[in-house]
Amino acid sequence: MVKTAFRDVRESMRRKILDGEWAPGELIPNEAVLAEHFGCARATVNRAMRELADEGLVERKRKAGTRVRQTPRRRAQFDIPIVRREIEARGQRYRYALVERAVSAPPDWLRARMGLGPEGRVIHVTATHYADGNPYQYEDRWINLAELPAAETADFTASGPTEWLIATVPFSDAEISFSATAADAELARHLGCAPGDPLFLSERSTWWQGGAITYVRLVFQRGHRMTTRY
Amino acid sequence: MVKTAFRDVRESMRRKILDGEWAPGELIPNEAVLAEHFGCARATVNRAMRELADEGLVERKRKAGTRVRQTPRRRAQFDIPIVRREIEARGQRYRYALVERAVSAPPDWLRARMGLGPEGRVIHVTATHYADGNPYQYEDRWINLAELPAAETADFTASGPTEWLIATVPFSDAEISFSATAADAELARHLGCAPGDPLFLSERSTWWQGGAITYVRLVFQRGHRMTTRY
DNA sequence: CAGTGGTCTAGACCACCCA
DNA sequence: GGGTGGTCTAGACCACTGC
Repeated sequence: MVKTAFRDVRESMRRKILDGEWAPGELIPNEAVLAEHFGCARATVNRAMRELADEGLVERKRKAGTRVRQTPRRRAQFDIPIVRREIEARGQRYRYALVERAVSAPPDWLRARMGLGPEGRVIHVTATHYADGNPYQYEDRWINLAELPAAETADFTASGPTEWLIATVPFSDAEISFSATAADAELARHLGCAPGDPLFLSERSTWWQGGAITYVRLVFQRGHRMTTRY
Repeated sequence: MVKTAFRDVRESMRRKILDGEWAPGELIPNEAVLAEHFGCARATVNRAMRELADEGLVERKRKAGTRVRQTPRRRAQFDIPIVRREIEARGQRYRYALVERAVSAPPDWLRARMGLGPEGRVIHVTATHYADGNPYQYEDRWINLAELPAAETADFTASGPTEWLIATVPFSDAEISFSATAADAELARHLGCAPGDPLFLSERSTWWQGGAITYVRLVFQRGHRMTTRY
């Protein structure tokens, strides 16, 4: 086993908080005192406490000391899956089908969204992702050719733009949002649902080294749920 | 300024990865070498590297060393807001209105969802949250009276069950999920939208010390978006 | 001003796990 | 078996900030 002193200390402190021994708002003994209490070095207490602070359970300030948060911060964390892996991880067969691909000038709403200038061209790719033969997700993607000229010659017939981007752009910042929309005629056709059906969707804008790379709208089959624990 | 050696080292390493100097899949020099390279202690490199690993940018294994991830793990993190604060943070006026409150035996679907036995009672509270006078969120909450008998005498007329729970239960584990649904007649009435409108919703089940505490369904006004960066 | 947390160091031990 | 990361320690310096 790896040494676990800091975990033990952390969990021990967590218990004191959860059990109310250290009440919300209360000042916790300082690191030196705790180190002696737990029979370890101050650095060990520091690491344990830092993790509790990262979690949002306590709040630390120099001189003022460490306090139990009145309201523990609540955060949820999601893994953003690649649709192929998401489907295959559930033991289903993945299939990809390109719907359309076109190069054009960016529409106004996209220029606003990605912060593009009036010049420039984008490639627009739409595709459907299937799980066991059933439509699972409809992808509507725009790629900024000014930043990624190679996208113009990329082949999106066999695999999707997501996988091409992942292989091409090593890493990126992104803004992601989730919402609900009603299926229009086109979505209904591609997803095999009824027009008007409520659909869960995810939108993502991605930047790399300050430049806008891509915007994608992923609409899921009706009934889709995104779940996590925290 | 606080000392920033580990941050400098971390960002320096991040750049090497983002710029491709350390390519995906590639083995990174070991900690001892890096410590010498950066002119710092190995512990400093270790902390920097550990944070990159937490981020999902690199993968570490004893003996095998540290590698740049082929596909950086993509994670999104959301703060789960308390609706009152969410609204007030946007400078809008918050108003709460209790719709109904009733004590009963748990319906079957709830028993399944929360893992409740056939015995026991639950309190069911529905309420609407308003921003600047407009319906913002409809809350449909169930609280397990076996775990939280005090809920039966709690007053939910002035403020919502969420705030009562936060003040009562110090901390908890939760499972949260997001999806889309169509407004039924009741939702349409409470949210002031049309029946059939696509609505974004969040569901959360909460446990405390192994016991199921509460299940809540929060349905947002149409057009709602949940956004984050990563 | 002085107490507290934030950080760094040099050294050490060892669990893990690939070769 | 041996190299690598994981962790701990004891000590140190200091930025920050409440008093």
